[in-house]
Amino acid sequence: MRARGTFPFPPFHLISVAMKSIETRSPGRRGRPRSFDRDAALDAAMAVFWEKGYEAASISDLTAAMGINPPSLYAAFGDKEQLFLAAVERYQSARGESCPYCDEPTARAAIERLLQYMARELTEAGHPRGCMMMMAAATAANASPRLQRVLADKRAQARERMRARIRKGVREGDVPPGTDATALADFYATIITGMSQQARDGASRKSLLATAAQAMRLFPATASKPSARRREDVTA
Amino acid sequence: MRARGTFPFPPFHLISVAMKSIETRSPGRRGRPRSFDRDAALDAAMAVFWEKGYEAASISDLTAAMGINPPSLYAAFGDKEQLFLAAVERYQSARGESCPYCDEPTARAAIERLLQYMARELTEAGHPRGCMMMMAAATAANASPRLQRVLADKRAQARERMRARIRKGVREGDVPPGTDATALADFYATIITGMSQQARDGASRKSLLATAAQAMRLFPATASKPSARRREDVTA
DNA sequence: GCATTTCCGTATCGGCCGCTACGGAAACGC
DNA sequence: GCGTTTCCGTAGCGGCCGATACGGAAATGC
Repeated sequence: MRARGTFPFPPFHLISVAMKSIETRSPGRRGRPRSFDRDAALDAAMAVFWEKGYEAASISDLTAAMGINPPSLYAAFGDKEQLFLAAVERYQSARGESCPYCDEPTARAAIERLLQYMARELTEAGHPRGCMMMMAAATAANASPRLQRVLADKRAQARERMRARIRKGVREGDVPPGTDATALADFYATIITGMSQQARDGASRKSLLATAAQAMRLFPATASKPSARRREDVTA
Repeated sequence: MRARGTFPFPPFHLISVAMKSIETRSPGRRGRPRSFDRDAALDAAMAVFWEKGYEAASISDLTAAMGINPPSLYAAFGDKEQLFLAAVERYQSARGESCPYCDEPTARAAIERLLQYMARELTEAGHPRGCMMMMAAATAANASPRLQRVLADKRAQARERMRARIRKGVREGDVPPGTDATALADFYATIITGMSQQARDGASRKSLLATAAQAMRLFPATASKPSARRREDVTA
C-alpha cells in the first residue's frame, strides 16, 4: 500500500516517477534497495506541507502520509527542512513552471493567462487550495533563516518574471511607453497573493476568475501603436 | 518594569488602560490584588501573536513579553485560545474599527480611504507588519474549529461591510446602477489580503499606496446623473 | 492583631516535537 | 553458498509544548 490516494496527481507525474525509478537503478548500487518510491513519497510530503504549512506539518504527519518510518525519511531526505525544500522544488517544477505564460505574444495576454491559470489552479480539486509557497511563507515565521531566504527569493523571482515580461512588452510596443512595470508587477503580485488567501478561505473558482478579470481591466491599454490592431479593450 | 517598550502604542491606548484600571478597583474585591496591568499584558500578548501567528507563539514567548509567569497568564485569561481571542478583540477595537470609512459620503471615497488606511497601517512602524488577522488565519491551520470559525467570521464580516457600503452607494446614486457589489467587494478584499502579505514580505509603504491607487482606478465611474447608462462588467 | 482570600514563583506534569541508536532482515556482488 | 552493504522497524533520546499543583507571600475585612 504505497500510494496514499488522498491527493491524486496528473499522469505526467507518474511518468516522471517511472523514468526516475528506472534511472536510479542503473548504477552499481550495492546492498538492499530502497523499498519505497522516493518521488511518490516526496509528492505525499508536498501535499502535507501544502495543506498544513511548514511548521504545522509534523514528522508524524509526513511519515504517515508518505507510508514510511522516520529513519527512512531522514535517510532519503536529510531532515525536515531539506525535505521541505525538495518538496518546494518539485512543486515549482510540476506546477509553477507548467504555465509558460511568458511565451504569450503580448504582455497583456501573458498576465491574463497567468491570472486565469492561478484562479483555476488555486481552486483545483485533488490538491489543497491556495498556493503552497504562500502557505509556507506564512507558517515559516520562525523557521531557519536559510529557509526564509529561499522562500523570499522564490517570491521575488516570481514578481521579477512578471516585471520582465511587462518591460519586454514596453520594448516591443504592445504596452504603452512610460508604463511603470515595477508598480504594475507589484499590483499583480498583490492580486495573486490575495487570490491564494481567498482560495484558502473557501472562495469559489468563479469568484477568483471574476477578480482576475477585474484586475485585467486596469492593464494599460495600447495606444494602437504597432500594426494598428485594435485590441478588445474592456476598459471602463 | 512593566512596559516592555518593544511595541509602543498610541496614547489612546494608555488612557483606556488607566480608565480600566480604575474601574476594576471599585468592587469589593478581597485578597491580594493582581500585581500587573491586565490590559498592558494583553497588548504585549497581541504583539506576540501579531508577530508570530497563533501556533508559533508559545506560552514561553507570551509570558516573557507580558512580564508574567504562566500561572498568572492562565488565571487572568483562561488558556492560550481565550487569550488569543481577547487579543483579537482588542486588535479590532483599537485598530480595525478605528477607521470609520463607512462614514465617507460616497462608496468610492469609503473604499479609497480604507485602502489608504490599510496601506499605511500595514507598514506602520512600532508594531509588526501586516494584518494580525491574516497572520493568525494562516497559522491557525490546525487550531480548534471554534477559533477557525471565529476568524473566518471576522473576515466575512469585513468583506460584508465593504459590500454593504457599495450597495448603499448604488442605492444613493454615487455608484452606477447594475454594479456587482459582491464581485467588487471580493476584489477589494483580495487586494487588502494581498497587501497584508506583501507588507509582511517587506514591501514599502510607497509600493502599497501605489497598489491601492491602481486598485481604485477600476472602481466604477459615477455617471454625471444617477439615471445614466448601465455599464457591463465582470464578463469572463 | 487575626483569619481569609487571592495572587505569585517554583517546579514540575504528560505529551508531542524533530531526530536517531540499534539490531535484524533483505538484497546485492561474488 | 558467502560476506558486505544498505534498508527497515522498534524504541527511545533530549527538548519544548500547553497547562498545573503547591506552598508561601501579600493584601484584604474585621
